[in-house]
Amino acid sequence: MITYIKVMERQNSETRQGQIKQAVLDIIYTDGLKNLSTRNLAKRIGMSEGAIFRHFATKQDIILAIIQDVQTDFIGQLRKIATSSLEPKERLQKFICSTVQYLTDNKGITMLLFSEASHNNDEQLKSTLRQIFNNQKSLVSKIFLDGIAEGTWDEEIPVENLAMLYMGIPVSLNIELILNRGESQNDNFCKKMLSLMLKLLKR
Amino acid sequence: MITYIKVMERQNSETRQGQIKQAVLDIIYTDGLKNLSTRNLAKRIGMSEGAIFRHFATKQDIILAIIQDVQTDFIGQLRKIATSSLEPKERLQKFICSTVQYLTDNKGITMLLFSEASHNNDEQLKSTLRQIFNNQKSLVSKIFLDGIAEGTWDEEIPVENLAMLYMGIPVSLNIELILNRGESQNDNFCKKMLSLMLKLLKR
DNA sequence: TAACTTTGTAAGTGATTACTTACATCAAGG
DNA sequence: CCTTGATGTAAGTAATCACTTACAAAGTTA
Repeated sequence: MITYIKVMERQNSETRQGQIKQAVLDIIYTDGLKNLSTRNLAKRIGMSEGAIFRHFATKQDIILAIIQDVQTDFIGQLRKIATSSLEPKERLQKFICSTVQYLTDNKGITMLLFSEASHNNDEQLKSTLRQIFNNQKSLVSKIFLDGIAEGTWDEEIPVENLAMLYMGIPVSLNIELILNRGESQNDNFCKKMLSLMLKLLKR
Repeated sequence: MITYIKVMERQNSETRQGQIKQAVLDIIYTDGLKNLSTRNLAKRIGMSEGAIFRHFATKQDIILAIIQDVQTDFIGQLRKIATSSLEPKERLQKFICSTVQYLTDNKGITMLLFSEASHNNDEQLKSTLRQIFNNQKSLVSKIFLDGIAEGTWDEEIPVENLAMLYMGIPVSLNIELILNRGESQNDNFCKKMLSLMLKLLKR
């Protein structure tokens, strides 16, 4: 009988970086941020602690890389929706629903974002977080303004305030997800929020 | 010439507990959660690290005591407003404005709440956080329902969803406060949010 | 005043942290 | 085949963590 012993195979740095980032999110969601140590990280991937530092200079750099991924992937996706040629109402629906989808799919990320915001005084990190927050706000504002310019929505509505209120949707969804371990929230959630938004926008 | 050397005077445990809790919030706001160590805590108060453990069994117990203060003080205040005999519209205004006030006055607390929620798997802590969140939701729902029963507000509005949307207000205010170091937000903020809420509630 | 409890300190404790070092092994190119 | 650079490991490192211990001194009560 031949026994194959699985040994850690060599991978290029890009692949490893992806694995490490994914493991960070997994740990945060399953065990909480407190258990996000480089030791646990290495154990989760099945490599040595030293290997991690081959692919990232510091632990903080891993966090930064993840947050920059959010900036490109998530915000990029929202930008596409907001600047598409669809009707404003349809854009708004896609915008809200894909936000809700992203946040429920990537529960670890959102905990990471808000916790890092309060933990760190790292300015680079804070400024990226500010960008993510403000980009969402200005993209949703663009949709509101397009609908108002078109004449379908109320031009009296204070867009800035509405965008602020909108931002509460993803954020409080997060809180619920954290506190209720993701059990709540069916896929109707975004449609419910959409209908409230539409009532606010009605002339 | 006589020189008086100021030495740490003995205080009763209750006084010290108050000082310790206040110092925790100060540290969180000025230096971030990362620097909330028992060493820094002792230094900030001007006592020894050992003395802290005379008044609280563990560091976690300090956090718990603070969160329980929020439950009694903040939620207690909101409960008084929600169950008062004022008009629903007036209650809603007081409710939103005193929430905004509390959160801006106690910036350290809110960072603590949300960070602990994602950090810890401590069930006692999580359950208290859930209570704080759900109490706010059900108290604001009560105001909505009273206004609907009275006939002033739209009975078609889905109260549960509206309460969820409402919860976004304090939560996203927090994010702004964290990211912008409390520079934004004048005292009109709650009135702006109130007027959006009122449009949603209009028949 | 004597006995006892409470509040304080200084100097530890072992555990854990992010990160480093010395060295092995693998893949690729000349 | 041999060199070279990238990727891996085991076993460290000093620093920091929450918390303890042994003891002193102050306050209280008898």
